[in-house]
Amino acid sequence: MSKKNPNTKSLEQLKRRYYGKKGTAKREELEKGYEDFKLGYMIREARLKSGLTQQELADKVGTTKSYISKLENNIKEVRISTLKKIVEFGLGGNLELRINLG
Amino acid sequence: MSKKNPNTKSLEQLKRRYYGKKGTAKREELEKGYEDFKLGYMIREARLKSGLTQQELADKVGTTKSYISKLENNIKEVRISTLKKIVEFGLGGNLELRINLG
DNA sequence: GTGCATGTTTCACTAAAGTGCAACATTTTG
DNA sequence: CAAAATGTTGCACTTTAGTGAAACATGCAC
Repeated sequence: MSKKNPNTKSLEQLKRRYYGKKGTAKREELEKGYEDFKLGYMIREARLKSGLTQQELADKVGTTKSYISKLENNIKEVRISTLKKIVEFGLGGNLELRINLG
Repeated sequence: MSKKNPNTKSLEQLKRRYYGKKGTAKREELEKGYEDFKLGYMIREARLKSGLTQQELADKVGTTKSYISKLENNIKEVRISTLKKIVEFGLGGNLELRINLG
């Protein structure tokens, strides 16, 4: 039986795997709320919460796991239309975008 | 004396100039809240609220008025980092971005 | 250990954002 | 009206997101 259900792992487990356990620099950077929003972390977290693998997400959006990996690791910038596509088609969510003026 | 202060015009005046008066299709599209967020409109509105010309905004961000114009008229897509740069450096505001999962 | 699923990295390619400038149109001001 | 400011459009060019596939690394299950 192929491991189809990543939800058998808790989100906490997965986060530890990607970012280390609580207290480490990388993990703190994740938790503090993405002020300078590292978009890659946001995408990865949203994907993990949805219980999808990079491959599954890629399929839904019509791209490849290699591309998703690059986004999550902040190797490539993402266009807004692409991010919207990923969030809506891939994760069934929606993207909120607001310009706050000082 | 060069016309340095576009704030002598009300936002309402400027919106009418760009989008027509209330009731027209284009203006309604603007007002209804950008559900499918036409980013160009958002950028233009933010710029107008800040009382900047395309030239002034371009200078602050380090680009050209021609580029700003293309963005506002949805001729070019924007990369998120670029939008952030425009909002923060150009308009002194901040960009809010959230992924809402279903 | 082996095998499988998942994720990362590299390579090459192509589509489009981003840049710069110039010409033109429009609006505003005198 | 003319002149200046503002905004639009077109062109050529550089950079990079986006695409595709393959090789490699890592983690997990047996």
